[in-house]
Amino acid sequence: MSVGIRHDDLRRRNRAMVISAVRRAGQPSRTEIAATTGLSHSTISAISSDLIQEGILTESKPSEAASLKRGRPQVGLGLNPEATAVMTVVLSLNFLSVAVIDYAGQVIAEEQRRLDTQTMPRDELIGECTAIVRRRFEDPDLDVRSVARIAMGIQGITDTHARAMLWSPITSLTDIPFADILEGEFGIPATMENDCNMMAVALQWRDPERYRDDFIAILLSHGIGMGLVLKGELFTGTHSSGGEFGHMIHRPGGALCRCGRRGCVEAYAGNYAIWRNARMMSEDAEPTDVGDADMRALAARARETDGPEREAYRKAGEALGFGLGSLFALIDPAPVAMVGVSAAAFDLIEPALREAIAQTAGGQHSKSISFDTEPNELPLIREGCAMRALGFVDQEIFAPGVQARAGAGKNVA
Amino acid sequence: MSVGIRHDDLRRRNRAMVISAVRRAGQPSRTEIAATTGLSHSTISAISSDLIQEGILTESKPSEAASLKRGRPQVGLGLNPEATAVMTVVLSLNFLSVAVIDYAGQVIAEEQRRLDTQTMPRDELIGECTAIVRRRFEDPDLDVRSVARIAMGIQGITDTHARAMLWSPITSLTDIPFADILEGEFGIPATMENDCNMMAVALQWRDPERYRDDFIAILLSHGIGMGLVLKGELFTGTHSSGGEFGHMIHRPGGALCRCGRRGCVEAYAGNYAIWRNARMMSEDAEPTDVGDADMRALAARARETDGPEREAYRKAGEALGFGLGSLFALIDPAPVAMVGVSAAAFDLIEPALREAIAQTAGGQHSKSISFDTEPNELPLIREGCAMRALGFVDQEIFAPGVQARAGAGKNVA
DNA sequence: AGTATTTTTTCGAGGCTCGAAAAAATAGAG
DNA sequence: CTCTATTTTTTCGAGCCTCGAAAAAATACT
Repeated sequence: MSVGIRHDDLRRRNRAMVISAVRRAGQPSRTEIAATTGLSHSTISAISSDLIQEGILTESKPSEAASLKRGRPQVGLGLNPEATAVMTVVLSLNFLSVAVIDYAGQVIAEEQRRLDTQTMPRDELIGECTAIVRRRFEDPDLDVRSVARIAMGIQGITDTHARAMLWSPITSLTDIPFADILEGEFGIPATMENDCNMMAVALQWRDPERYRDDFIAILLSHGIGMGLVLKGELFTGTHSSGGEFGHMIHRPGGALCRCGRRGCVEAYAGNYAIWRNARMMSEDAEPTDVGDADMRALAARARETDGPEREAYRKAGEALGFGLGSLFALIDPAPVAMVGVSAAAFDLIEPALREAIAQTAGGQHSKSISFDTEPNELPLIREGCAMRALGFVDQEIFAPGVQARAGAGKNVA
Repeated sequence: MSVGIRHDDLRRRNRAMVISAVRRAGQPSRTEIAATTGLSHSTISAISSDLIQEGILTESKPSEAASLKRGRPQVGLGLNPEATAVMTVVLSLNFLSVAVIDYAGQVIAEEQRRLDTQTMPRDELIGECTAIVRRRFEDPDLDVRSVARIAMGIQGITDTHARAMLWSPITSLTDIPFADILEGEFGIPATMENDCNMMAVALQWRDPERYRDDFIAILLSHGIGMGLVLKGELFTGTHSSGGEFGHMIHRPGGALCRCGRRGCVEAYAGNYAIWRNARMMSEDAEPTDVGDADMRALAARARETDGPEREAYRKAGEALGFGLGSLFALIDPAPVAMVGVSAAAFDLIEPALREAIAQTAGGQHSKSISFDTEPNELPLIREGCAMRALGFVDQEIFAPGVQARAGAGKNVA
């Protein structure tokens, strides 16, 4: 059962609250923070003075438009970029990229690299990942000790504890404990995150107005994935990660899915499925990789003439619609962001999708459901990993922070 | 965003923690509470002394087996039954029942009543509900002022805020704001709860070992409903309540469902659907009410001979299996309790159900998923309502408790 | 009757937040 | 150019709350 609140938890939580308020708001004044957190001015003053002394926050004098007002001008508080840094590692099909991000969220170094993930043996794949990270650590321009955490993102299934990649479409390898590997190699905490979850995290930061409490990010790419945010928090299953939205059953016994089962949503809406249908191949045809350029060409053809290509997208829309409908039968409708190559063809998908949703229990609100599209998933995944890692750092800097508040026994003027 | 923790919240939360520890454990000693909550002995001592003075808890001297140990015997703490009471109102098909439950959870009065819910006009239905509650209030044996809260349970859809019945299979009436009606009539807080959710709540109390953090309660009755507990908390959608599990699409364009759509799980697994298939009626045949006795007879016949009856249960199992499979694609597998008349025929349903699950993404763990059955849903719903209401009371008694802790400035010996 | 053992209470110390008041920093008025 | 109004931030004392240690209480064993 949940545990009682100790006296010292109080400060810790309120410190966290202040940090998160600053991260969200950008350059809030102490007064603003007091307003959003509901804590008193005195408390905010005390906490932020601590955080500044510890080098976590910095004061940034002029907030420009402040000069319009009468009284004492507000002092903006910002995250100190030098407080610490995090590293992101994103492994996608034939592509590996790392970035170093300072505490304020700015990219300060990056490296990208092509490699053949599909044929690479286990040791080599792991070796490439650790090597690219090591190169960042050995960068003379970078203060190595300042990197506090690594977040790695990958397409596929990860375990709930964000420790290992269990399965991924980009390689035939399974069960690689990347988090443990990176931690062992570099001695700093690491997590292994699912790509769609990171897309959702990134959307929450990009547009907090729209993507706040409940929303869905769906990856329309070779495979179909989903990141789900409920009540403002990433929702992962109880055991493994990443709602396996793409493998909900659309038609029992239906088309062959990459996962080996039949009738999954993905077997109708994944790139390979759309390709298969557009080429009028059998639904049992072995899934093949289709390049992004080919998919774009396919979409163009579907827009031009009402042939099998258009029908393929219609089928994809139908499958996605029934999947979403089933989802909306369990959780209520929420805004949806479509991400990935096929999101660029969402105009072809949407009509059938909406029609399908309207036939389901979630359909009552089908009109009110709104869709966004974002054709490029990689930047989102990187951003999500960065924010994820920074979020962890926020939570960890204040935890030992209570002890770390050495010296400064009393606030000195 | 979430709000900072004030200093006085601390006591309030820890009081709540103590109360909930006592409600869960039955007769825990102060030492036990300290262990489960993680708070210090001094704190528990102070809080429980407050709670006893306020009449919320009582000391109950001998804990019997305690005499085996050496030192000072433990003093059990229990909920004071007289602290307050709650009332439950359960409205089901042609049946209305109320009960008064003391703070310790014992039923101290009840009344049940048959009525024709299906044809009853709106005013009359509401009138019957308020009248039966009023009769309890007018009971001379009962201290009226002690009833602190009403929880009403109903089959069907309720709004997220637990205020109104939006739709129910037991009546053609819709959108009855029962919570507001009861509050207006009797001046005490009331909520309108969904039956399946209450079943889940009750299971959590009946068998906390098995039904702790994540589990599912499925109602197999005329309709199909679901109550879902995730991370120890009732999971309701974001807008309306009660995952509409029964109306997930099993076969697009398939059998006619009571809801008017086609292919829902319920259109294969609801009592009327099983009946329809067993009688080899059309899948488009209008849903009809089937009595419990008829359903039991049908199950008996299905067990005897391998005819259309057995096939009907097989189809029900298949639909439920695919529904559960889709569910398990989103949240990971969890124990399932089957409740309601058809749960008594679960032996007929289970084989096809497991086979279907095995074909879905959740199927990897299909072997490990375990099912319980409970043919009688009404007692569960009543129990759930009672615990729900008491839970609210627990949360409300401590909130004003901080102010209400009048007099007793210091702990007196 | 005395000792060991376990539970519960008491007591002082240390922290934290709060409200009120003071201090700081600026724009506008005369 | 000085004074006043206004707004933000800090300071200070008060009031709670939790904690650890020690004391008190209550029983079983010797």
